[in-house]
Amino acid sequence: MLIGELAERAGTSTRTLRYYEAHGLVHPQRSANGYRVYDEAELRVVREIRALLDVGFGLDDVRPFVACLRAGNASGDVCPDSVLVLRRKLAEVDDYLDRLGAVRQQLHTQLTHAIAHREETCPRKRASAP
Amino acid sequence: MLIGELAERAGTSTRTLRYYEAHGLVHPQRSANGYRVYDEAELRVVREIRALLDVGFGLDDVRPFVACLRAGNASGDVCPDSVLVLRRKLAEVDDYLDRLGAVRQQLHTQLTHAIAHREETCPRKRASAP
DNA sequence: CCTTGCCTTGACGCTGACGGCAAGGTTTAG
DNA sequence: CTAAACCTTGCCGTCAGCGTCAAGGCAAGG
Repeated sequence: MLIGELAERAGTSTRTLRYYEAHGLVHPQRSANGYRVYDEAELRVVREIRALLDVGFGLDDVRPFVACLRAGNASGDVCPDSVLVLRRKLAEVDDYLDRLGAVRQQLHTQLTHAIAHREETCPRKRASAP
Repeated sequence: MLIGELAERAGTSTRTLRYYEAHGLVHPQRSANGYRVYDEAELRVVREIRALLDVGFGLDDVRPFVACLRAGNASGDVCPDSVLVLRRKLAEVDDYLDRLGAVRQQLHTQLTHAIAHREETCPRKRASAP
């Protein structure tokens, strides 16, 4: 399988695949003419990468998962390093959820205040409806 | 008040203030020697900007708030345009909260699965504790 | 032979909110 | 006289994950 086919089957671009390779995440063979040649295992690797990136992981975060897959495991998350990353990410997400909730609360309060204040300074608005 | 003093009082850097000016958010006077001169009103403007950026707004998002303050209002969120932005941002945050919650759920599921799978493939671990 | 359609490497662009440095002017204090 | 401590403009660097050319090699069909 050449890079174009892999890109299509993985739902990504050739540029992206070369980028992953440049960052040590995929290691294709090379044919006589220098073309990258991928096997089915690499397809699974790329799909794992994509899935994790979609969830908000960085390239460094997915490395353990790729290594885990490449070590022969059925899924990339069963290795200790992967579990560590999962735990860390879960903690990060929880933290972010907290902060985002606080932000939401503040926005809601501010919006309520702004509307109330508008009623206060522009009472004419109450009669301007068609 | 010169740029250094404003930066300190606003809890930011001179670089940042020049950046805001370059993007049309603050309009300082100029003294005879070319130095930027700010008044108290600009301090309030800068603080408004900082507060909104901290909450996750972009520079374009804060423009209506700055204009609102400059129009003489006591707070920057009472003008229609500001309210629109607040509504939009609140919707964005809600949306993001939803997706982040889904991600959290997925991470949790994946983590649980990974740990269960480890128990399955590495039963020796149960006896390896000191 | 020419075109089409793959593939290669290399290198710059993009987004956003600045940081940091260069090279210089101004003012004050010693 | 000089150093210190301000200020000015201008321009490149940062982070991440690619997109987008540019310039060219290789393979197959008509």
